[in-house]
Amino acid sequence: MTQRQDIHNSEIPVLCRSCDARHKGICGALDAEQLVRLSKHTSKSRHAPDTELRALSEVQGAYANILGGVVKLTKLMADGRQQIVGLQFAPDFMGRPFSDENAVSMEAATEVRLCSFPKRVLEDMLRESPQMAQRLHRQSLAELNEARDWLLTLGRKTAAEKVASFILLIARHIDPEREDDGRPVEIEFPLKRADIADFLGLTTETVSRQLTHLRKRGLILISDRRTITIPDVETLAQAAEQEC
Amino acid sequence: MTQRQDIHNSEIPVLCRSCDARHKGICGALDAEQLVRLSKHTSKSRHAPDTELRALSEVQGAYANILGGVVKLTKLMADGRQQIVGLQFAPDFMGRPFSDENAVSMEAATEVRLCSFPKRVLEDMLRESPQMAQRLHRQSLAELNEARDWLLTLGRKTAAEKVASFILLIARHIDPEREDDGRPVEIEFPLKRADIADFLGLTTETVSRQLTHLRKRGLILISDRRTITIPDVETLAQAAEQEC
DNA sequence: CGACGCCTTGATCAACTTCAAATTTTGTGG
DNA sequence: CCACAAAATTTGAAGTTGATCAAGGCGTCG
Repeated sequence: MTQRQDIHNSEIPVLCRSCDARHKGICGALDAEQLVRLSKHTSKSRHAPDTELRALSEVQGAYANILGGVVKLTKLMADGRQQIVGLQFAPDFMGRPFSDENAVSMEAATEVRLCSFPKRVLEDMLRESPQMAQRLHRQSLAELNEARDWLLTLGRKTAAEKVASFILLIARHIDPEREDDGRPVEIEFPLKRADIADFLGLTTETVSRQLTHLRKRGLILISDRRTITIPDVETLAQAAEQEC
Repeated sequence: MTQRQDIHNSEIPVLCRSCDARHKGICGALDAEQLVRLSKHTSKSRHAPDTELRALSEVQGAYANILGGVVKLTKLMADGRQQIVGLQFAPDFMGRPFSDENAVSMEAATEVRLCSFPKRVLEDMLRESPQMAQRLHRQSLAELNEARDWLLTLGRKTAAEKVASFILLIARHIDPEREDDGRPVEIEFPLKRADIADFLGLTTETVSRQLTHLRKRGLILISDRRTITIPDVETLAQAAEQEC
């Protein structure tokens, strides 16, 4: 009955078949043979929310692709003040081949699924595939763009604008393909209030207040604490750029 | 009298002989032959403070190395609020080969000297020199680290801590080699108060007040408006991390 | 059910902004 | 070199925003 016809596709490791990283992530630069080679050393893992993921890269000496979930990159001051300096979504790559890590800690925001490989194997592959290296560079530049966008948000926006900006950021990341057709968008926050506050440089109280404020203005609907609906993205985008 | 002995060195273009970019910048990845080839198309230029440098990359279709001076990367909101999202020093590279630019404008903070080349020439060179590409990637990662450090500063530090952090940032960049030997450091601000405010997400008034506050606490001496001395870097570093 | 974590709401307070004005610096032309 | 105008910086007083402190509600998991 089932015949082996799709020889070409059958060369792709089972692990990778349904993986986003093979298309949009760094593995997109690899051919079937390389994928097979890499996949021989990969392992998948699951991590509960609020788990520190640094152990992964330092102890295990590994890099990883994010298969699902959201990872927060945080910085901590001596006295406990904390700032989230970045969020990573599937199929982002985690780690910095050939380069010193920065002092950020990586923590699962939601449940996180990873596909990780030993540093050596990936670095070898990077040396032979300039394309893969270029993808990595592209991701770094995208992260730099996001960080700089966020500098404007933290430095110059009001609390209300910050919260609106955050909602839009999440909306964009959860469904990057989606074009704005004017219809409502429902999104689920990958972060709890305290995390949102750490991301926006605010307190949880202020985040909460601004969310209810946006709700009362009709800019968002709050179904569940984690689930909100944006009736009109354009209007919210205006609120994110300038308070009325 | 003067004999031609140093054949090896004489192959290096005059333009490049004293250029920092040949050592610490991206040109460090090139051999003499490549330097010659690239230098055939390069041109040096000077730009007065507060000059927009974007014209350079878009109109002229060029990339550039910074030979001297400081460039500020800024973002502007519709209503005029502004945020400096990065500073670049010699011998940083300006531009983004093979990748879309981000919406930042580049402006000379001090007088700026540039060494610029047509996009095509540099991109060709990048394709043949993975080493050069890697240097570029390294610079991107360094910029990402700086942006993230700054996110913590903007999001979580007090005005006094922000100003102290800024002073330390400048001190580090003006003389990266220098180790902290406990002796006083004199630095010259490449930015005026309004720029510092735009960098720190504050107002000029607050910057001014915090500077005098730091002076009264003995953490800095203000000789000229642009020139200050740090008696003890370590003490200032403490003030940048936690207010006492 | 009860305890805990998470979120919301209210009242007060401090930090930073805003507005206003004085002061210093810089540039320009006579 | 001086006078004057424009720009940059400093200083002061009043006003706002968001933080802090405090309490209560909601939902989940044992």
